[in-house]
Amino acid sequence: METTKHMLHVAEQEMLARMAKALGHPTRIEILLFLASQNSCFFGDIHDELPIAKSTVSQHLKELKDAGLIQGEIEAPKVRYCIHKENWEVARKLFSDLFGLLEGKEMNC
Amino acid sequence: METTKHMLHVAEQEMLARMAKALGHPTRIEILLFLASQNSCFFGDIHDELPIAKSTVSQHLKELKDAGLIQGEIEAPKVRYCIHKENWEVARKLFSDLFGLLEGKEMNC
DNA sequence: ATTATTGTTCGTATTTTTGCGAACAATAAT
DNA sequence: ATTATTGTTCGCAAAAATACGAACAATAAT
Repeated sequence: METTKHMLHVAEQEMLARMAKALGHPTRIEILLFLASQNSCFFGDIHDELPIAKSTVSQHLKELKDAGLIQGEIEAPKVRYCIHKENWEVARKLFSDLFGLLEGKEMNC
Repeated sequence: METTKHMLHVAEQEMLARMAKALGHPTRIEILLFLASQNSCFFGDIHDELPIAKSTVSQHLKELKDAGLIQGEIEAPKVRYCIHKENWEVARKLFSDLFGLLEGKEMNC
């Protein structure tokens, strides 16, 4: 029996959907791009970049954190956020696997 | 001036968010994986794979189509769906660029 | 012409998401 | 002790997403 290269299991499919969902908002994409460009930064820095209420920023950060894409640590009285490097790699692989599925395939439409 | 490798413009950020949002549901991930494994198939085949009402399947397909990830053509009285290869490559690149942002970067947290 | 097959669209209900300001909590500074 | 700074959480409202069955449209088959 020949195993396929990708074979996304159900748990992986769900994590993929979970992460994709977190990425599915322009503001959150913007936050991630900003974090990636900064390595790390405080909540206030992120808030300053965005034209929305701080409570809303906090919510978006919470979603990204719950999806595992970022992490935040208290550095009182501030909070330092940054991309969660390990999970970032996990995400990278999941999306790479997904979009690699058509690698060298013939589509008849 | 040195341009960065990635530099996701606003329009690209929005497309990325749009596509990610479409990917952000387990059922739609399942549909895409199925389509990728089949090259193409009819609506009924997709519906048979899923434990949900056909109207719901139709909705999910519409979202994937609106996001540009799949295409559907009438082959009366059936409808043949398949992954939209060009846009699939676009998506592949967008996600690859996003997750490649940390390439060789030092994170201080 | 009727009937069967195949999907989409409509109407509706429920849940989730998004966004805001106010209130709150925790620490730092005075 | 008070006050200032920094973010989170709460409560609410509006919008969007999810899901279903019924009704519909379009073609195929009889």
